[in-house]
Amino acid sequence: MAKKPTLTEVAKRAGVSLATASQVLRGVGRISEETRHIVRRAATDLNYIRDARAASMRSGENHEIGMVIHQISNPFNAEVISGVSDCLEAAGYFVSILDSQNDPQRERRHLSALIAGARSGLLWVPAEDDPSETIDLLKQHGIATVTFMRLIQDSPFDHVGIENWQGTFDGTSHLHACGHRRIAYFGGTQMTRVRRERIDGYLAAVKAHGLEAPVVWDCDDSKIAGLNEATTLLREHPDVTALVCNGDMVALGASLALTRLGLEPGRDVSVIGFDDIADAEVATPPLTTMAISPVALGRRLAQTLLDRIQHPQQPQVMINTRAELVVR
Amino acid sequence: MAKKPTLTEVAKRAGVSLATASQVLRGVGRISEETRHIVRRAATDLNYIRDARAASMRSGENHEIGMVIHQISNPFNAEVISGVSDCLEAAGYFVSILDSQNDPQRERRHLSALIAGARSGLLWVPAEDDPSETIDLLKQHGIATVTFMRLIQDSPFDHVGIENWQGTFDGTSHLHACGHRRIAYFGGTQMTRVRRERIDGYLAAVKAHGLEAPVVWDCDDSKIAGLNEATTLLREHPDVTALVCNGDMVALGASLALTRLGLEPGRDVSVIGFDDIADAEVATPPLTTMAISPVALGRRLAQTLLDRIQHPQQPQVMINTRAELVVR
DNA sequence: AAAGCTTGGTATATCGTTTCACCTATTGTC
DNA sequence: GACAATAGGTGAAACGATATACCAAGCTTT
Repeated sequence: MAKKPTLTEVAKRAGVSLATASQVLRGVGRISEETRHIVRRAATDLNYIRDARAASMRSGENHEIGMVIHQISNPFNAEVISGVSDCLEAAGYFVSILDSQNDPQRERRHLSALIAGARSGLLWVPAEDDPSETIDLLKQHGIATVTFMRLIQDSPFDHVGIENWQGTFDGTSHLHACGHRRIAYFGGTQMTRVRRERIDGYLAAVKAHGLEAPVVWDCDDSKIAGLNEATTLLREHPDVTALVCNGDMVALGASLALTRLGLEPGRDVSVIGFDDIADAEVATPPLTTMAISPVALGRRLAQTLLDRIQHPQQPQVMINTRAELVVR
Repeated sequence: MAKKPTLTEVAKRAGVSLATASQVLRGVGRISEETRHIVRRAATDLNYIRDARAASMRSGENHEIGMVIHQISNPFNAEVISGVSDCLEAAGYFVSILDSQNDPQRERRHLSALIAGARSGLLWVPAEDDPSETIDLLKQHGIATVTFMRLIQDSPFDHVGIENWQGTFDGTSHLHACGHRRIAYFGGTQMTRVRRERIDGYLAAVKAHGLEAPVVWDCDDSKIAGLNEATTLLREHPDVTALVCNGDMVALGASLALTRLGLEPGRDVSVIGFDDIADAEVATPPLTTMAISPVALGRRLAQTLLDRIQHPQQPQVMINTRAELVVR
């Protein structure tokens, strides 16, 4: 195992100065074609790879992004992440993704670590109830930041969000139009801002259409939990004929529960999801959902950050994506 | 937006030398309790966060890992990744994940970029047919590397793999024991080493049990492709009563196809998967599969790398995980 | 032919840390 | 009281690149 070759060694081998070698390999400065050739040759001979740490230290620029999200393994998030890394990779960036598990302490640690790691941009899904301390930290270190999903109060950062209220309002209205009169809200446990908005949209629709008293049923955001909880929900509220779900995962779980109960999803009891994850389309039966295309959302998120990095002085950007009803 | 505070400023504010401040914040050296206190105070007052780039440059150590995998969004890989980041995060490491899309060119670019980014360790799922050039590059730069899934010829690196041959052999044997006589191999397109081994295990079992001439049917590794291709397969080979699948995704797709054809998976036609992704358990019907627990595998993978980083001189490590039949 | 460009290149400071040799009091030892 | 040992701390050289100012030679220009 040889040691990593340095630029100094390349320069020596090429018989030029350090500065010249640097310029050649970066393709800047005025160096004759002949010299460029010699330097490049020396570099490939030595298998030289520039140390980005050193370059970054001096130049103040680098291509590292950090992301802090509340649960990596959640399929919705996984699809967002896929879109993000797609976009960032194409732009020549690295992204390090950390899981906050919705814990403000971990979140804070992660963000600090990313600042320490000199990331030039941050993608952040804040845990709720953020201490403004954390915001100050980010501001003080002047790091380009875009929040996602959860908008923080008086945020100074760019934000990419979802029209939660509109989504569940439309979804609930759709179920009403299909003839349902007793519609429950299903899924989620913590009262995050996102869930608050979705439930509000649902409640508003319930009220607007003069429907019966609504049920809001807590449930962890996973297929297995959805399966179990939906079974209980339907046992305790036999008159419920439709579920507006907090996400596709619980919706798929609920759909499964129906099948196992001998009910036909979409006829006996209707289920409507939120997100449109990849599985929604190929499930049996396919899931009707409020679609926001997580992969595309991830791309837009990443792009927003890249824009911010390129134009630090640009006014704050706020993007909100509508959820479109996809009937299946 | 203030500028990032530096250690020099902390030292100045604390009225001590740069060296002292550095020692205090790292918790090394002999500094009086009083001075330590003052320095720490100054650091928090300024919201100081050490620049890991600079520290890493000087000390030669850092906590950054790189990972190159052939498809991030594939659910099996996603679960492995989840296990990996879990383990690395707990150990205080960052991991940047790049998608090679099975393209050796991209792979090479990514690996170079990760070396440039001074990662102290690499997790790598090699695209097939690797030029030894790439291996040399990694060796020359002396970077701790663990390959995953696909073992490369004469590999000098640690490896975490799967007992593919044994897996499909056992799976096929199980189907035979259940009374099936006409069993097809379903899934995969490229003849990677992994697929080669799985098919060989299948063929060996077919032969060992004196079964009828086998069918190997290509299919992209996704649920939707599995759905379509399985339909075609069963139309063209109506006598097939069981499928040994290349992975859980195609298996789930195939299972879906059966349901849509009015067949009952597990009774009319049996399907056996490979991997045991999270969905296998909660699918309808649940999927019988050769389980390797991708999340746990990811953790073991990460742990292997951490061990290698800590003990660079340790002899080469080769881990192979057996696939355990899970009947559902 | 002196002044001014242009071309091709170099010397050196610098980024923010860590490391290491060294220094100065103070205390301990005989 | 001389000498070593120890506690507490400092100065300056790295690490590997980039940025900036500057230089020497050869051409133009007037």
